[in-house]
Amino acid sequence: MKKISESAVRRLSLYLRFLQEAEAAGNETISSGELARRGGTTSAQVRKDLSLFGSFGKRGMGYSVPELLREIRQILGLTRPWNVAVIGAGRLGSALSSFRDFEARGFHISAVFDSDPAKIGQSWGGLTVQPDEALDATLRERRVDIAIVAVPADAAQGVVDRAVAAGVRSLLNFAPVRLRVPRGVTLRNVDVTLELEGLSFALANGKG
Amino acid sequence: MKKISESAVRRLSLYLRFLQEAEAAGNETISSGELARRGGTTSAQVRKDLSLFGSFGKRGMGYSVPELLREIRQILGLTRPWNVAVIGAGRLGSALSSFRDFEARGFHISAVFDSDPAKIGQSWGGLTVQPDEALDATLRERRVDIAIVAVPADAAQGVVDRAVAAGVRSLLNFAPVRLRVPRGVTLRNVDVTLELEGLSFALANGKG
DNA sequence: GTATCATTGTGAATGATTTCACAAGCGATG
DNA sequence: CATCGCTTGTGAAATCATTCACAATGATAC
Repeated sequence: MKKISESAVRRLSLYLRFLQEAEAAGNETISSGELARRGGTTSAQVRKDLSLFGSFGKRGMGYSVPELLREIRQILGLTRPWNVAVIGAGRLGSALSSFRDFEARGFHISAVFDSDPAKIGQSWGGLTVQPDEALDATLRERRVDIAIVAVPADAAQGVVDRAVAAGVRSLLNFAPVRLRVPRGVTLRNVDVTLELEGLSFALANGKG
Repeated sequence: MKKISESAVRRLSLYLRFLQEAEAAGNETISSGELARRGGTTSAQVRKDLSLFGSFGKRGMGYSVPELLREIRQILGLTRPWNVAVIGAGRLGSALSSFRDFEARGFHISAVFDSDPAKIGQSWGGLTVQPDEALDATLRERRVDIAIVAVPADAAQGVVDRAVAAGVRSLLNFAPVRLRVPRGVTLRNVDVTLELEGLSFALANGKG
């Protein structure tokens, strides 16, 4: 299969959201133009993105909402739930653990960890904060697919190494550091400082 | 001036971080190769990025750490502090408001808002949660440059419109919706669900 | 059943970004 | 002061992503 760019995957994820909205609104079909309008892109872009995976539309009619929903869920691997662990139960970790939305989208939070004795044993909506020492065994036992890293920057590489050793192949890092992962492991970063600096650049350069 | 791509700005922000590390380690100079190694890119990329703004290096020697720090801070508009408001004092908003790191990087949090009467008046590290009704006046009075949107998806467009009307020209949105802003206003999105779906895609397609 | 309209799917063209490759510059060495 | 080793800055080339443009096709109207 062709190489799929990260931005194309991001857009598919957006289209999925628009399709869910269209479904909720009771629409039977949707055109590439409408998806483009909502996503701030062009209809040609939408069609190219979808054509990377197949021909899902009907000429003259657009795309069947339920059918395209099914296809995109399939493409994105959202046909089954994934097990997610949150590592770090500080304010950010706690905020992420309590997002009810993740569950609805197929990301099941199956464990939360922290190294602070004061936090261990606390229970948040059915989840008990586990000690750092339980990390390796629990990640394995619960077959955690995705680890969310919400620990301080200087602890991040350590927990990532342990998570990878415990079989985790996808990580979402919130610590403001560049982490190293071996080939075969996917790492994405959410770096709020970086985003703020991007906004600063725009402000300082009158870009808009 | 040439058009600067968003990815180039992201990388500059990263280089800034590496330079701060190098400074803390007492290094006088740093080469494009070293910056590239830390950033997971190539030395040519680093030099191209910097060359968009000038010639800061010495051939044979690399870049002076303090000088390049100064230049990049200048480019990114980090020579003066920006006023930031956090809109939404739920778990995420509270986590963001309490990040001590922002202050150190020149992003001064000057106000926090919420519409929940139970939260209004609560004080977090010197900041008092203000009612929704105070939003417009306070954003203006405190000359807020950047608004961080941490409200539920269905409230997001509303607060964005009000913030823009109150003179805010840069926004960082955490709500999982596509927001509209007028020309001249910069919007960046942090969408955790989108990132998780990207990881799901990688897992499902064995991309690693 | 033919004409009409809307919309897809996709090669070709364009535009943007990254990588290559190398001349030129700087400091250190003898 | 000539040479050497290292590293920058930058056109040219290569790669990657987006947009254009249009033939092909399904639905609908008459």
